[in-house]
Amino acid sequence: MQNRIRLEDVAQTAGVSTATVSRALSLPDRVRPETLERVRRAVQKLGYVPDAAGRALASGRTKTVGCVIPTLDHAIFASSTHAMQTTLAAAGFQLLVASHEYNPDTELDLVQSLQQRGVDALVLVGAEHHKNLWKVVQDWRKPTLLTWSCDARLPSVGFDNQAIAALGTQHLLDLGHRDIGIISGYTAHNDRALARIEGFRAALAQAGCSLSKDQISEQALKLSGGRLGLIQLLKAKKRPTAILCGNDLLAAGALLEAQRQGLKVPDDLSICGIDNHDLAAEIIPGITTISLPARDLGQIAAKQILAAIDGTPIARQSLLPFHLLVRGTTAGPGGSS
Amino acid sequence: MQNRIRLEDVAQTAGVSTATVSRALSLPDRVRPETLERVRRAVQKLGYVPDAAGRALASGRTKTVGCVIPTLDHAIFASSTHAMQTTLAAAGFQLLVASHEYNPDTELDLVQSLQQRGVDALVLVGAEHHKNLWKVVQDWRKPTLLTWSCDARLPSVGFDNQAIAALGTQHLLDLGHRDIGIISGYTAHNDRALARIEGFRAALAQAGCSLSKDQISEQALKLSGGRLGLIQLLKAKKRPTAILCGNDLLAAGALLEAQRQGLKVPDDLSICGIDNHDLAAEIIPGITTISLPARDLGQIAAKQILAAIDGTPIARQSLLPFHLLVRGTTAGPGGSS
DNA sequence: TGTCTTTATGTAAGCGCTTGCATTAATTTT
DNA sequence: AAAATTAATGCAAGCGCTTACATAAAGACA
Repeated sequence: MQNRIRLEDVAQTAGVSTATVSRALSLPDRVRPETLERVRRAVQKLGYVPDAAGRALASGRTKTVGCVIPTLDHAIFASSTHAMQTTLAAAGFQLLVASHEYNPDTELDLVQSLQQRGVDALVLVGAEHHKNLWKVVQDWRKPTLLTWSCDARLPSVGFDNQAIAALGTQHLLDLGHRDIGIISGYTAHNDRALARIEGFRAALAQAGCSLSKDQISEQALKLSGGRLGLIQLLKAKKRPTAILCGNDLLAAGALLEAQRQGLKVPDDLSICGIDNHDLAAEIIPGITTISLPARDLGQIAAKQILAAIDGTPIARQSLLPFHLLVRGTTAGPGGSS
Repeated sequence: MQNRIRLEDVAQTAGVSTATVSRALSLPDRVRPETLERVRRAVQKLGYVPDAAGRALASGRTKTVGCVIPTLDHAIFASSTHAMQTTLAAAGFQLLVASHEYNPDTELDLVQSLQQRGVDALVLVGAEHHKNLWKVVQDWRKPTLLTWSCDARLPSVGFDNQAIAALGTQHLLDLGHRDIGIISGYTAHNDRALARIEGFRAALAQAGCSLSKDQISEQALKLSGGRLGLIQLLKAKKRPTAILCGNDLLAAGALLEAQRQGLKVPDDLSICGIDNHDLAAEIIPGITTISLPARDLGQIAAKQILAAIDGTPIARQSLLPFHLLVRGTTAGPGGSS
């Protein structure tokens, strides 16, 4: 029932000063091997575990990175976040994850809370945030990294979301489709979704296609969203022959709904997703999609953050590559090639 | 470029002592309303943000709960974790999430790292852990809660995983199946998976059915695992007419593979999942599954943890209810019933 | 009106650790 | 062998906050 073991206890047992123990623990080369060994033994014997609060207070560093994501519930964030965690852990840093479910107020709270907590750096998702967030992040003079989107206001590692959507759209256009709809995630507080719609719009415009309101459906980013989106789009005056979806979950939902309605995919309707989610590969037919290297993104973000913490200057903007993955849900209108 | 604003700066601006500011912030009722207002204004004016390290060091509390989960990548953990986060946030606590990808060593590291970090309580998943973990948790004299499984060694809130599997198995037995296979997650370091196999085995035994090795397939908990599992099970000497799956992702994967092979589900093969994942409801046909209230679990766990932090004694074991959700993937063998 | 409570605030001692500087020991140089 | 370096350690001052305890102000009571 003894009290917590402190650095001082270790120092006493080892017969050295607390300064030496501290150094033995964090700068082993600044300590004579023999002393080091004595300290090691004392630590072992007492089962000493350093107190992060004390350390943080004294040193001003926490070996901790905060990560604020929209939701834990999307595989794509899960995999990039996990890659980040792994990479950071290898460097002795811990990742603190928090999600805000697309609520900018909550996001701001989380950011401040992590800042209070003394994280050494912060990773955010996307470029759309509470208007106060930018200042809060600016005033805090530690590294902050944007991911998934890029924005000139902060170092970012992400994708050109417009280009992603344009690539998918172009694929559909190339197949001969002219009546194309899009099922997007809600654009409120989600710049990725917005940019993708923009890319879609731009690609259509370039091909000389008009775009009316009823070709766009905003839905929750889940299977049922895809289902509802398709139902809505099929009501359009000019019924679409192809659909671009904001992610693969939407695409899968749309695909299932099409099947439910007896539409043949891709003959009666082409569907293109984004993300290359597991499901896109497994469902029948396989969903044509834009593959995004989420894992790489996490890893690169982690490396950038570590560099930034280290004081190394980092690239302001890194855009990651992506590519089209043609599977079974896209073909020409009427089933032609 | 000024230095960080400290409590003392606020005290000065407000013309009171640091003690008063501290109280104004954490025990507002112990301060005269007028003073409170002065402090509030000073905080506002200076943009003061308390430093968690200092606070933690002085008070010994961090208003923080650590949560160590196997993976961020399963919707079911995502939703329970998010429910926890929300509930804790409402009480002013922050949740720190870390995942170990089913590696017990990593898990132990994370636990210790969170303990060092001074979390006020810890939430773990499952009952199978590194052998040292139990002692580490015991020696730390703060609340620790087990979730998803129950174990006598620690307070737990979870499910009777054996009973869950037994319920699914019984459903298949009741439909008349006698040759039933199971596709399970890997049982190494996963007591939930193990318990579910056990429940499956027990239900079969009670019905007088034998169980041989080739009726069990352990797979990664994802769609492709379900696919591979089905392929494997179909090679069994006695080809199964029904399959129980460790979760809905496995079930969906198995369903897709069955369709790929031209098997009619449920006529040629019944499939029952566990979790009631989104996909189970949306895929065609809908997957019969055991619905688990993951969200409730998160919320209840959070409440228990808060109570425990508060010093309120809490139930050692809370088992949550679950129920069978019959959809389109189960029927009698040969399509009867 | 003077004494006894109660309430609001201030004083100051840490919480456990790191780190600049001072000191001493070991090593090299001349 | 003495002086000049360099390496290893100790000393002690905080880091920013909370919280007994002491004190002062206000209210209650007789």
